[in-house]
Amino acid sequence: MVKAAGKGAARPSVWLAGQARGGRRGGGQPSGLDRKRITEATVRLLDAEGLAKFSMRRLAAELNVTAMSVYWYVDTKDDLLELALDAAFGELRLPDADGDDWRERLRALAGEYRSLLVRHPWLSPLAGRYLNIGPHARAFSRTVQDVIRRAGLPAHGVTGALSAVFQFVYGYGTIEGHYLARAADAGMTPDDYYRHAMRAVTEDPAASGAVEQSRDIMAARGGDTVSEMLERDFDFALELLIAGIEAMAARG
Amino acid sequence: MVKAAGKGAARPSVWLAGQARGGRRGGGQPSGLDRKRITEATVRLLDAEGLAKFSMRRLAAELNVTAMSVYWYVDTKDDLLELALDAAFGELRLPDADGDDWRERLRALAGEYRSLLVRHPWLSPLAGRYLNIGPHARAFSRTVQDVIRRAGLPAHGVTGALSAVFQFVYGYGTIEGHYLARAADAGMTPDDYYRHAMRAVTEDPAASGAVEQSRDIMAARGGDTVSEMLERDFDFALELLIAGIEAMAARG
DNA sequence: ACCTGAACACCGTTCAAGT
DNA sequence: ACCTGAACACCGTTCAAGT
Repeated sequence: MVKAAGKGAARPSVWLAGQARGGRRGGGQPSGLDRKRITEATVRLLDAEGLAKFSMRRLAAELNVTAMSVYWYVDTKDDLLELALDAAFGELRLPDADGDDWRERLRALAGEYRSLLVRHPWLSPLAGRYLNIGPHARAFSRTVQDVIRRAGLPAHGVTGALSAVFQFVYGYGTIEGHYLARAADAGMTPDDYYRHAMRAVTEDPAASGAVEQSRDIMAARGGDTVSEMLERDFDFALELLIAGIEAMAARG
Repeated sequence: MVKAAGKGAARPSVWLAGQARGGRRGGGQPSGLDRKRITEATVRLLDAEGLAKFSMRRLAAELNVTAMSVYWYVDTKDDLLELALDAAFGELRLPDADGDDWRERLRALAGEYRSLLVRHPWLSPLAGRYLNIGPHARAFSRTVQDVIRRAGLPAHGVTGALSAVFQFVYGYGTIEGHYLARAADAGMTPDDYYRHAMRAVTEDPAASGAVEQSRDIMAARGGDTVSEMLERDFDFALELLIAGIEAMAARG
């Protein structure tokens, strides 16, 4: 027996499949189903209940259809999640190719990406899990590259600089979205949740060591609210990255 | 009815639980089970088969025990994964508090974290999903803070700079580990897999637009192997971040 | 104190059958 | 062409029962 990767060597992405089976009119069918409607319902459910609770059966119920109808339009759950992922990237407002200088456009792009990740906390695990080469994701990455290229970096540095900026934004948006979702789940404001978590950590003997460190952070941050801290840290880090790009461009 | 977060408002972390039930000798029991052995088997299985395939039943089989025995030592699957997460952070070799200058220690820490994420691709989703406040994770974050504090940044910039650096490393290590795992699953070298993926994207009409952009990147990167590219981009980005920290420190 | 077996309420997906 | 129902091979977890 030849050692194979699982059974059937799954196709790496929906976007590399043959012509889609779905995508017809929508209304001709008894149920009015099509890929667009299914994808929209998926995004809605993911926003409302999160990735962990999403299931094909749950989605079918939402669409007033039997569990297996969806499979006429979509091969697997993975394919459907890839479609939802790219649909979310479609929400990004991309700045014009020309106009402001690259710094201003980079701030705009980073801000858009961050707020997308916060708005859809399920997006971050999906962006990590799949290839993310749908049309909207590609438009985004093309724009990002255009912007970075204007910064005057040496050619061999462009992809590295791009990584530095957007891996940061990705990571930051991920934990921020996660944190806010947790707070909302617990029925608290972000500030109440912060105080609550701090108290839990402080009171637990196993967590000693986290305490002094957190106190320092709090002191440094002053009496800000959580969202002020999040804003300030993000802005500072982004300016740091821009300063780093400038420094590397100057080195040549 | 009061609106509650699910049923029972799940405890936010194993590390905030009361005294652990497990952790006894290990050998007194018929099966020789304890938390340590269970956690080690979990890490082994996650390395071998990935997060998606991991299950409590699969783990029990590995330990030659019935599915439910594990629940004597661990409350839920989530708790167990948190234990595995912190165990992995225990593999990090943290540099001494004093010695080299902060730049050298930052490079060492970033390199350690990156290789940890690559070695254990399951770690990245878990680090995003849980609070990650186990003893080893806390030791890591304490060390990171010590290092950043030596860079001469204004107090309000320390946490932002910390985010910039370690969100970058996290994101970079995540996609790198993911990529290498995919290649290995497909039974290819990283270079073969790269060529294969490029060909798939190039041939697919839907992917037009990704092509020219990728060609540019390739051209800029020269005839490197994938691992040379990964190395170069990581190093460039890290130097960019260090330069950015220096610039922000100079601004005061 | 520790471990088992049966059971509950779920999954994603296949397949033969309906209209 | 589109949709359904039953079935398969799984899950995490509860619970009563064993030793």
